[in-house]
Amino acid sequence: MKHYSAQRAIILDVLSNTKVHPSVDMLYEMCKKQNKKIGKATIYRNLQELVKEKRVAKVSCNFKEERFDGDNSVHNHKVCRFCGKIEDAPCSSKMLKLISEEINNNSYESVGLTFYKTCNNCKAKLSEEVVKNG
Amino acid sequence: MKHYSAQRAIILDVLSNTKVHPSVDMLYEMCKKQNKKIGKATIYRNLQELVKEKRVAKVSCNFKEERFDGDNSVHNHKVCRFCGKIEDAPCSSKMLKLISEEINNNSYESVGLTFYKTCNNCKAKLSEEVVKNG
DNA sequence: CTACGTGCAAATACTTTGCTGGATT
DNA sequence: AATCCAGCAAAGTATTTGCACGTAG
Repeated sequence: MKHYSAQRAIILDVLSNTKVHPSVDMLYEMCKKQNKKIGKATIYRNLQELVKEKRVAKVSCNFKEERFDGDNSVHNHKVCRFCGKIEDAPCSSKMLKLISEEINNNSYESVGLTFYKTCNNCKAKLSEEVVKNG
Repeated sequence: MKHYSAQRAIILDVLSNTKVHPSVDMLYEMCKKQNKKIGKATIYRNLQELVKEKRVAKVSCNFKEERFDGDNSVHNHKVCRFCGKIEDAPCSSKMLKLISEEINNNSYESVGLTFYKTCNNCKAKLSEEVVKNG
């Protein structure tokens, strides 16, 4: 049984092979680099579907553009407030258990636990600016 | 000592007296209802400042518009994926403790724990639609 | 031949910015 | 008089939608 259109398969493939939690634009560029031509509208439309069928997760990141994750299992993220770099954050089994309990007890549909920080790159940049601008 | 401009004070006041975690538009309407005239750009600009000084928190909600919370203490939210209704979610002290530990151990700057669901209103509407459209 | 899904471009939605003028000190 | 901040409108960015075409079944 064939589920996915060619374009949707490309998107899924790119998403499965990256850890950067890309935005639509990032996905667009990543596809281009692989010589897979695809329009942005297509990416938008397919992501909507993929999120609906829980094959892909939106990352709760409070960033200007939406960010997506090919891994829709329960796990945490850390997000740089400045550049938007997103990484998975380790999660103790205790915490996972508590979260799962919450989900089950309240029939929540999904969860996002996100830690916000300033990544090292941005920290360096910010202190440079202080030096320059006083 | 007077910290806040008149407009900023209005925004803070409205935010402190609501539980709806309003968007900029909602704030705009709420101010109007109180006969406090204020431009949207002003709301945007002041909220930026208030978030920077951690007097107000952005809610991690994956919703189209940003949503704001006058309470910036660590607590959870539940968000309806359809209408965007946001409420505080109860949080066990165990969970709070684990989250605080994470924050301290990794010097995170803030945290958002959000549960996504379909609120009862939207559930009702959605099943009506199924009846109508088959 | 039909149905579906793509890609472009236009439209919409959300947010930021430039500028002028009024208020505050 | 100088500074700060508000409000409007214009610009900018992100996302959605309409439509015509191509392709797969």
